[in-house]
Amino acid sequence: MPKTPLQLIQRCHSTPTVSCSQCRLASICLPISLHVEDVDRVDSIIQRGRPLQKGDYLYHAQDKFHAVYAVRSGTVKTIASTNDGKEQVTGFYLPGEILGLDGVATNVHTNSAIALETSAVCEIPFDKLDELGAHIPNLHRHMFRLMGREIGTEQQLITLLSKSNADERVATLLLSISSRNGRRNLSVTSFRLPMSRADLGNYLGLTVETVSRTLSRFQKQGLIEADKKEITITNLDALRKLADISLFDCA
Amino acid sequence: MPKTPLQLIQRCHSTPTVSCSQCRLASICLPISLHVEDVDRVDSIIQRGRPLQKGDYLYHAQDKFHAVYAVRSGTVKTIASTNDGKEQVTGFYLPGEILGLDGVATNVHTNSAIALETSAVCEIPFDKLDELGAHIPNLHRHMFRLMGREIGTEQQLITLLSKSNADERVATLLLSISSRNGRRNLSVTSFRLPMSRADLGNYLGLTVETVSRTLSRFQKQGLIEADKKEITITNLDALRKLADISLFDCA
DNA sequence: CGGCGCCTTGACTTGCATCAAAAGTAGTGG
DNA sequence: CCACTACTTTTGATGCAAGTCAAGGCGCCG
Repeated sequence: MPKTPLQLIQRCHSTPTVSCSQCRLASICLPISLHVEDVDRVDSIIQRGRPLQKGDYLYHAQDKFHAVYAVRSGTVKTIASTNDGKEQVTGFYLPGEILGLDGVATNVHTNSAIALETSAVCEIPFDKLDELGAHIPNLHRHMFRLMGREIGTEQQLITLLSKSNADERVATLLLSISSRNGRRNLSVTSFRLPMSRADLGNYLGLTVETVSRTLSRFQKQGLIEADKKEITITNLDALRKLADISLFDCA
Repeated sequence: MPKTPLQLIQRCHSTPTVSCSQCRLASICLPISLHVEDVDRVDSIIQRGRPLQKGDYLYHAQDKFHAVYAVRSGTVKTIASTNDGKEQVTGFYLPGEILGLDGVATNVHTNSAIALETSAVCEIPFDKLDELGAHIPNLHRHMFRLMGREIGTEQQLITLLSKSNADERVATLLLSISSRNGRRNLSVTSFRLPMSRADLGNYLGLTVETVSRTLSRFQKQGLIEADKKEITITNLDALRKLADISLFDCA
């Protein structure tokens, strides 16, 4: 069976030996403003572990915080548990994106991170990153920006949860995945949703049934084609009109 | 008419001349880990403006980001506007708390900040704070922690909006205000809600009517006494049981 | 082939929104 | 000081979007 371009790319990113300077995702994950030699210095502190299998934990809530993680391939979700046993999916992280910034405040992770499929991540020890910041002027700036982006993304989710109906929520999430694929030069109209309907609903504050119904309706209305997790957006403009865009554009 | 202790404290904090090392709120707003001389250096870059009147904007969305702000007295809310005209209240900031960290990511504020009552703030220029960080080892750490705390608070709000009913939301907010008052050594059982029912509902993803009804019911159930904005919690344990605590404890 | 997850679809219920109106409160100016 | 307006809060009546409960289908894997 021949490999699709997507699979080739993913295999490429999973290769544990590729350095930051050679990584196709560096423009997303690393600051553009770093000099070549600085990239190499960052590179030198990064640990590249073996891939995570679906369902594997990258870290658990209550674990001591010592590193942030860049997704190299696959997808990772983060979840927060309330003390009455409910779980909230707090984010989905695609290749090139950074997770683990919860925990900066208290030095303990408040979320757990779980691979949604076979995934590879780069581990970036936070204290070493901090030290390195003393010698690379833009690095602290970049880290602030990363955290700021997380804050912005979360505020958009808050607005979505607080003010939008099911249609707007689902449409917004589809467009978010779409545009984040675009940043990695993948198709914005045709992609695979890496998460289950249950995770999707959990993230969006909806039940599985509502997510399913909404997607079915979108399909009937000719906005998308959905075959299990494979999504094709057939009417991008209409979907954009449904979602309150401006949300998640740069997530 | 004699001044209540609360009024005296607030007057004290509004005094534009009080330095960080003399400020009662320093333990909340500044890192405990800073040395005395470092506090003075931070103090030297802080601008103290004249008080904001109710309704005054501290900054507008789209304003260039150049500073963060510490609330000295009063209360400030932040709001994000969606491009279809809706507004989302993204946070309430009480004395000692820091706002304005949106904007770090893009150097442009994404929220607007508005005084809910007569308020005084300290303006802390961000680039100077960043520079100072090169000489004060713990300062960057502290800034990371501040942003991390913001991320944590937002995740708790996300969980609240996504998983809780009206009772839990309102109860949680009351407890949040209560415990934040406690940090300032004010009463945890008796306080004034600085925001309108509309702002409260907006923040919690509820309508004004629902907030009002919920508070009325809490009162009938003997959980609180509510006289306009003056709230007295008469059954703290029951309220805690209603809310899923763990949320907002350290907000 | 059977069991187990995940997804979809239908029927019914419900918590909160919406609509409406009145009462309370604050602000303003004569 | 009161009259006037404008806003905020409360309370009631009604409707609806999404949740709940239930059943069946599909793909996957041992």
